[in-house]
Amino acid sequence: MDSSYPRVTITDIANKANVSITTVSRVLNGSPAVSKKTRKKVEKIIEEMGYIPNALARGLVNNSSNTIGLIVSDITNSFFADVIQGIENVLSSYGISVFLCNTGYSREKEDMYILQMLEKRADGLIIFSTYANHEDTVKKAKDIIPIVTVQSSFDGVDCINTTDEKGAYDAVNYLIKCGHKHIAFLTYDYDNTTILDRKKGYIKALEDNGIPVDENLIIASKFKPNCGYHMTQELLEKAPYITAIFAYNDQLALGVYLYLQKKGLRIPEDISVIGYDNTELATLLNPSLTTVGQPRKEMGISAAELLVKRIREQKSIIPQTILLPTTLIVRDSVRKL
Amino acid sequence: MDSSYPRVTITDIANKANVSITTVSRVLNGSPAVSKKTRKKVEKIIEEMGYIPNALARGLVNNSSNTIGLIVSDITNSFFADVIQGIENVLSSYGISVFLCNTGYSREKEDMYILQMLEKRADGLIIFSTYANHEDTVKKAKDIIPIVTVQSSFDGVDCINTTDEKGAYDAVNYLIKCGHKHIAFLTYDYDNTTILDRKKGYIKALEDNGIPVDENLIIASKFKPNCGYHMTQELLEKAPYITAIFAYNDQLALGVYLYLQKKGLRIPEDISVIGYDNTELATLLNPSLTTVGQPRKEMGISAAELLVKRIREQKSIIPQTILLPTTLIVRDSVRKL
DNA sequence: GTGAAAGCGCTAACAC
DNA sequence: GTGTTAGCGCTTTCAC
Repeated sequence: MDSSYPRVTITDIANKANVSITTVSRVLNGSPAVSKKTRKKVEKIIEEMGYIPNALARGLVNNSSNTIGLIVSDITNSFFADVIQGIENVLSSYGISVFLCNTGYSREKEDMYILQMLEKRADGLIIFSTYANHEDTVKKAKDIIPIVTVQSSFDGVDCINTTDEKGAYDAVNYLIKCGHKHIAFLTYDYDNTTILDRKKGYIKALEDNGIPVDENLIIASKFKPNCGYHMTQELLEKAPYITAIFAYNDQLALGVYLYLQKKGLRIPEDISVIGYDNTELATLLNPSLTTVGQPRKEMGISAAELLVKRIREQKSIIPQTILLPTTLIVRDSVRKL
Repeated sequence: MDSSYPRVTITDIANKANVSITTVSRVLNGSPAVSKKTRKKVEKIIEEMGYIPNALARGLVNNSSNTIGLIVSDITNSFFADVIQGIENVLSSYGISVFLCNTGYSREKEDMYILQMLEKRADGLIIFSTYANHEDTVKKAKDIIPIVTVQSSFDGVDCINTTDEKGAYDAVNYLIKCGHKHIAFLTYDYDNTTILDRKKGYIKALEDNGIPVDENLIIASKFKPNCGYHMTQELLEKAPYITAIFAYNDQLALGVYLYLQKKGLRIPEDISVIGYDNTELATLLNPSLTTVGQPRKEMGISAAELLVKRIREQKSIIPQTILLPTTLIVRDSVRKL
């Protein structure tokens, strides 16, 4: 337990400097109410003795740990990694430390972590949860500390999101403008706002263009390795007449590529493909993948900025949702008919 | 500052339960010296009042925060992400929280974070530093708390690494066994053990097979977007006769692919390619990339396990280096001559 | 089996 | 300008 921190305290400094601990504390906190001379003397001793302030003690009296918890479902996901980078950037500039809580999509672990953060007296929480609405624990936490959500929505909680419906709409609309009529949608089978929004966008684009929605063209499955591949297989068995595929994300689009290549179908000559997320993958694929991009780092920045604001403000303000724009990034995977 | 935690304390529990705070503390810590009856009563009230222990106060008296700092140069790098996942898995099972410290390859930020971790009374540190030997701050920290390094080496600090020299050796040796003689090495221009080790392996494989080392075939550059592409260009201008390229990592190998494809050169018919790291990319490329893999998650697990061990042991034990094995993963990017 | 009291390292009234 | 003191929430002797 005791990891042996045989450390110098302000008392030691005070003794050696022949001042009171208050004075040392004042020096440490840059209070103006210290004479230049005393300050110099104390600073010198602090330096000499290698004093390191104890944030635990500080946090205890200040009732603030200068720390926030970051709850993420999968740190391995490059989308998250970019957002996290944005968050980290902002927070480190405020001197706020970040607890990394990787839930691995496990609800129990998410609950465990939220509780842990509460115990560690985190000043706030940023949550990305791919699965939706585990209300209970979050509900408890949000009455205690500010929470900002990214790409998920909880009642009464601030949220940073992207215009996902519009992103999907733009993609599908672009396909339609290119002359495609039989457009499939490969997606995941979860009850999550992001997933729902993209589907809405897909359907709306079709409807707005007078194209009937064909349920056969919507393939939804659970997360699985390589599932884009299998979905494409299923799709082509059901509906070989499609000319374009809109994939929920670039990862799925990759599976589409792999299956089509295997089958000797060419992209975009035989089938056009659009992905979502503008991951590194999109530029790497051959042909390069047309996709929908989000400002990932900015999402992180916004989330962090908003959280800091909430921590500094008093509580009970109206929660807001900040929607960041998506952009259709046209590359080489779509053919004009 | 004060992020308003108007929280229930053990004193509140004690009052309500008509016991002393000592008893509440005992219940909380599962001490056997509490009667079953009292325990039940106290637990009930703890539950009712929604008591959440204050880890700050606990840490202050226990002189241990149950927290470690994770210093990483780039969280966006998928290699790191996998290792971090391993770390997180182990540590969360011990109930240890992890501070995420992303340095963005900045030395100042690394120093800042190490200091911050010392202030927060982290019980230990895991450091991945791509750049080498920032001794001063680390040196200071290692006298205070245990440190485990991943893929970097500091004097007197435990280290988890992979057999990089052997990994590179195996790759190049494989190329030679496939009949290649003019083998280029694309690498980075930094003074880092990993980079050095892979280069050593490249050279040793050539020498062991009686092939003279041709400095023209070694291209080294700083990190840059797309630098694999430019390195290949430079290489082919200097030495168009090469038949194989060994890239420092898969990322660089991707650049090789892109340039060769652009030039109409086929892989592996015209030029064979081997990467390093076995990233997702390797399977995605066409042809799939032969590469050298490391047990990334296991690296994280080992690092975390070792750190926990060091934290629980007393100090001043002999630092060890754990070398995890690399494996050549043969795919389709190498041709037998 | 239970409690009183000291103290972890620090900040913040409040006095001088 | 500086110091005294109380107290943040908890664990831990030491009594009883």
